[in-house]
Amino acid sequence: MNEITPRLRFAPSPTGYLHIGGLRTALYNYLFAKNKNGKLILRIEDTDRKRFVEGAIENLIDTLNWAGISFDEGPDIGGEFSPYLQSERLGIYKELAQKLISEGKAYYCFCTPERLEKLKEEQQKQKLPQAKYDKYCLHLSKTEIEEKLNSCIPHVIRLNVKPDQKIIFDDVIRGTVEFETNNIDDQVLLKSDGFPTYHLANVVDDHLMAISHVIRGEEWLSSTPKHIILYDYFGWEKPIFAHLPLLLNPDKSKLSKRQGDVAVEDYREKGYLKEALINFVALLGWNYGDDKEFYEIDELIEKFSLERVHKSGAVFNIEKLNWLNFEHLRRKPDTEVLKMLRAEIEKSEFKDNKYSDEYLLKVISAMKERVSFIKEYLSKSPYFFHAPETYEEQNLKKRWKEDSAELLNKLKERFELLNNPSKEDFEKVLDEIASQLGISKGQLVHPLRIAVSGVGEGPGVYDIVYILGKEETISRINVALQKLS
RNA sequence: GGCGCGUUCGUCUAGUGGCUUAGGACGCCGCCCUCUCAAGGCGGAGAUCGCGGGUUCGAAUCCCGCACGCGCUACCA
Repeated sequence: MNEITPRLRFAPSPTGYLHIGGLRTALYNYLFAKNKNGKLILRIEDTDRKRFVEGAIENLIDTLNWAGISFDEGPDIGGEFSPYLQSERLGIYKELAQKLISEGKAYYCFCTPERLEKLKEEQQKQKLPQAKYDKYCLHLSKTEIEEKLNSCIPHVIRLNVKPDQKIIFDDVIRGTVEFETNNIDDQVLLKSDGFPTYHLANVVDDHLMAISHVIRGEEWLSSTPKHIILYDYFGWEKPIFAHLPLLLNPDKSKLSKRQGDVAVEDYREKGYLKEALINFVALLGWNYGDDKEFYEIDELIEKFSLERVHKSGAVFNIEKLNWLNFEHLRRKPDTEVLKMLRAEIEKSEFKDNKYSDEYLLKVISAMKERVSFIKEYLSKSPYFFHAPETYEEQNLKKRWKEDSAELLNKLKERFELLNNPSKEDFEKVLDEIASQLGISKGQLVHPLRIAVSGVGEGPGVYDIVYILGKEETISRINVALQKLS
């Protein structure tokens, strides 16, 4: 059918935020579509009015945009198969459900929730292998149905599943999967509020929107036979199915809230790069077959294939994500890091301070290999943004000796003679003093580091001092001398 | 309970009958580099490939059974 241009879709329901598992599903659809020169459609499955969340759709689209997953059709961009909001397609579902009824492939059901509840209880008590609707309303007479319909008794439309048949279908990832219709319930297709259930709406829209490949989470595998039945009842060609392995919590259950962050926006807020998140999530369930782990989106598109998607679930391991964030961040050009750093400063206590681009660029080159997140420029090297107010206790104990103040004072005096010093100039001065006094460089370096940064770790001291500049360095030494003598 | 899917180092994974003393990565540990911390280099610990049977000269790789895990079992998606 659509072998020339595959049509893919990502069809989330607007429950408030984009789940990290949803991001991966969207990504795989995107990668597949791009790889095959196909189209990607965004469809919103807002058929559950009870779960409707204000602003969820906007949020979903915003997050997808942030992640760089772009669509060819969707509620915000329109397209040939509009509308892309299921809540705006109610008439279509109703009409098709009625068509099924007229052909005996579906039927009205007037059973109350109470009767359904009771039925379930009884079936459980009898230890029946599976709890299913008993098709009670299938056997209502025409006049009974008319009567109930006319007196506006709440009703649903159910799928009429024929017993004793086998439903067999191929899944790109799992191979041939087989179900027996005896294990399939007469699923509700149209709810009493006139909204369709997922099963009806999904099948109808996938067909009407000419979707060629359905790539979705494994949680849908069990209900795929219902969808197959629907395709067959309608006489429609079936799409190709691919059920993705689940993303798991550390305890191997389906990735969920409670056990950590599952919303993409949480990671975004924490400062994760979209490149890192995409890279990470792509590798959770897919691998090209080699040892490569660092990917940019273009290469992912080029190499992705469904055939190499795994069958088993993958635990979401934050350590590796952090590493990938570091790897992606360090590869960014300094000018881009500068922009991000400026944005971070704006949000921080240093927002009123003025730093030149030249200065910040020096900070970036000094700290680049030491930070995994932009905000760490501020948290790991605050001394580049303001003078230290306190000095790390532990470090002081270890590195601040009896003679430190005196040595530091000597160093300061020599620094004062310097004119527009380079990093090497600072180093030379320190070298000279050390050899003149016959002491190790460490005896000067460590106190200097403490005085100037307040902490015991960071870039080379000469780098710090050079970046800070002569005036600031001397002023910090003075303060330290005062406080520590 | 029923049905379905899955099972290689802690985690992500390579592996599709011999090239495997099961490879890589993250994390962990050690050494080197070094003014510190990183980065980098080198090395280490870590998987009897869920278990038990087969098939085969030979199995992580093929077949069967079992166990365990997960998913589904809603007028939720």
